[in-house]
Amino acid sequence: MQNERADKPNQKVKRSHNREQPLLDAAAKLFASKGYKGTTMRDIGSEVGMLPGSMYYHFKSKQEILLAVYKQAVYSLKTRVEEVIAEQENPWRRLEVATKTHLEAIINKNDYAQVMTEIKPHKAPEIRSELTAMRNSYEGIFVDLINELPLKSDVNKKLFRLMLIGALNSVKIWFQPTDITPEDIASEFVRYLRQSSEI
Amino acid sequence: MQNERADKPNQKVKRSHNREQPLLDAAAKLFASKGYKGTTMRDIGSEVGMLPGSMYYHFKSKQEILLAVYKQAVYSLKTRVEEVIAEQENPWRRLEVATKTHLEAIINKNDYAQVMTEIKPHKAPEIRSELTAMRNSYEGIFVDLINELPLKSDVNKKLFRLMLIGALNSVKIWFQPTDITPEDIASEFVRYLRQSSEI
DNA sequence: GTCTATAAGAAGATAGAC
DNA sequence: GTCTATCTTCTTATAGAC
Repeated sequence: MQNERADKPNQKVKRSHNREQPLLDAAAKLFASKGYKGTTMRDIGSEVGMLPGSMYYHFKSKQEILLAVYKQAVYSLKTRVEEVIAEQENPWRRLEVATKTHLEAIINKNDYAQVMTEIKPHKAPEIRSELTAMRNSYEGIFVDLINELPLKSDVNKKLFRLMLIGALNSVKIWFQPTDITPEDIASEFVRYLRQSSEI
Repeated sequence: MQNERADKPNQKVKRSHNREQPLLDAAAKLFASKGYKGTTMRDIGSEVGMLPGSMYYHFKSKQEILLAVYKQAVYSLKTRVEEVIAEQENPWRRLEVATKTHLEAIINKNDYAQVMTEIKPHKAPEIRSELTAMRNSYEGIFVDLINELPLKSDVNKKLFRLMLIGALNSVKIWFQPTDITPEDIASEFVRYLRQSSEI
């Protein structure tokens, strides 16, 4: 597997292929663990063996990298959640699997999901509104799922959603894999909400 | 009000009094709004009209400032919450007023409370364990409050507490004063938990 | 596409005058 | 206690060779 194409023996493997994806992966990893401000362009470059100057061929600024990471995070998590809810009919079950999938993403090594949930838009003021719009586009899934539920008429749906999402996004702070599974947490959280709000 | 003491007319007002408290207030304000890494020593100094070099007379490093802010945040919020729960007998009511007080702190201009809930210990690795210990000391109040509750035997108390605190600390992200009051939010959150877990 | 080299500025922190 | 001046290091970003 030294060469992908025998007719170009002297060319490096993976020559002009996307170096952008590895860069974004490295950025996502570092943003997730050290924060946006706490990560330098040098950090990102050295993760993929590239010098700082070279990265500016691919992205014109650090903010643009964050934007690209966010975009990918929203796209892939949204897609994944939509897949799992499509397999369910019962509205409470749909909310539960969406919750479980969201939790799995932020708990299991999914750096992109962590960036989306942990790095708040105001950390990069110049692109703040774009980041916020992307977040809202993801949270829209939960708005829809909650609208489907058979709820008592006095339930405040917005508060319901924000309590759930707030609780979810704080899970990574304390989660220990030996304690409990994402599935257990999802079913408990949804049960709490269900038993006090279902018709 | 130009001089506090007429016998020392040439001395500046507020001469050698504590400049530390104004410095901490400025730091709390900036840490709360721009984050720890996003705030510079120069930012803090200029808030109180002091040049960067001068601050090192009062605090030997930026980390020490964060530590002092955290310490004051924990002390004052803990004291305040303990006061309000002491006035209540009913365990659910005690949890509710603690929740309300916590919410008021993070919503209403209390920069210290925001620093404690928003700046995660790992942002300052060298003092991480001290910050974590302080947080835990505060959250201990909620551990106790939840232990007092008459709960069904199958309720996971840790999950109960973390769901509540996670939801609380995320409130400041979306809260709009016209929507709803901290008191309303507290009573709703506690009601959700109560109706599905009370004996 | 990646390198070298470097600009241009900002950061935390210190030394010593006042 | 605060200022001036400065050290040292690190930052994002650019220019141009290869």
